[in-house]
Amino acid sequence: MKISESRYSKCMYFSSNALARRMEKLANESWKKVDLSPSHAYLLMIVIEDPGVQPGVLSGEMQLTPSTVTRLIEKLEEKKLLIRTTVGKITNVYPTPKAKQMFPKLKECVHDFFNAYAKVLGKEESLKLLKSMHKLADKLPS
Amino acid sequence: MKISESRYSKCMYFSSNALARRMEKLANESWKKVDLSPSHAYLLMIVIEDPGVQPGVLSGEMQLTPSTVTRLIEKLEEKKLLIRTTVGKITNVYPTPKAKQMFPKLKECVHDFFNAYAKVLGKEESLKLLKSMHKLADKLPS
DNA sequence: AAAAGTTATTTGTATATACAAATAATAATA
DNA sequence: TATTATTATTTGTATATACAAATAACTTTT
Repeated sequence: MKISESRYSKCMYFSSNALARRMEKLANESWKKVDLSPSHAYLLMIVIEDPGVQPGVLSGEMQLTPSTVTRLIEKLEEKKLLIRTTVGKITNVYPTPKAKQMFPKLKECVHDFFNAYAKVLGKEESLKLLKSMHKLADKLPS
Repeated sequence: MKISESRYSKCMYFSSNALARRMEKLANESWKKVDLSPSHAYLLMIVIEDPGVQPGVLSGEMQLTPSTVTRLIEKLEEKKLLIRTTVGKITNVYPTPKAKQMFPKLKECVHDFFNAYAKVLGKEESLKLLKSMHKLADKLPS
């Protein structure tokens, strides 16, 4: 069934969640290559680009709560893709060599994913949609 | 931090999920009155409007998997808001009197929520956004 | 310098959701 | 009619996420 045909299509809660779920699914496909969920992959990329970044910063950048970030980090640590060092109340997160090696592949996934949805909606239209989503989201309490 | 300022704001996965989470939070507020999550409330409203509706239909209408629908129904059954009858492989879901009584309140919540985000974005703009979200989502595999 | 407040992070627990497999019933085919 | 395929639903398990409380460290005020 099409989302636009559901009786709740006019509800922003319903539509934004349905869209997000479909996007997530598409993204999962694109990131299968590296055996990571999109969230894990994004966090990892930030850490590779900004070695030593703190969980709090990751939380802001990824728009996820601190506790969720901790959980993501834990999993990536298990996979030997990053490490944490803690001094006082400050934690710094660093990529392992294994993670750094993965970087090109990670970027490939970003690209694959972008192509996947640009093919469906077109670049122009995609950007316009992104813009209006931000316009709304930025006004909502986080 | 604003979503539009995150380094991944140009990613549709990231932005649609971030928007959905904020919307969900706003919606949770609006549905607190009836002590239900938006999904539970929507499912309940469909059942009140279409007594006897089958889980499979609910699944299509709500864009959720059958298993998720089963879980939502279970919870609403616990709350004595609906009941299931099963004949053969067909299950029918019916509202209890308690649920029917709640209907006006449920609709109030829908209204509250609509106002909450229309106030932020404006009616016109909201509808436009909804339309483009559907345009994209309807083209994605469900 | 002690007390009170603030900040950064983690932990315990709960949620909504999905996937894959299991069940069971019905329909189609040989 | 017996077998096979399809359909509807549930169950077991796993996921990403959040909230609230706990820790622990640092900062400000008194």
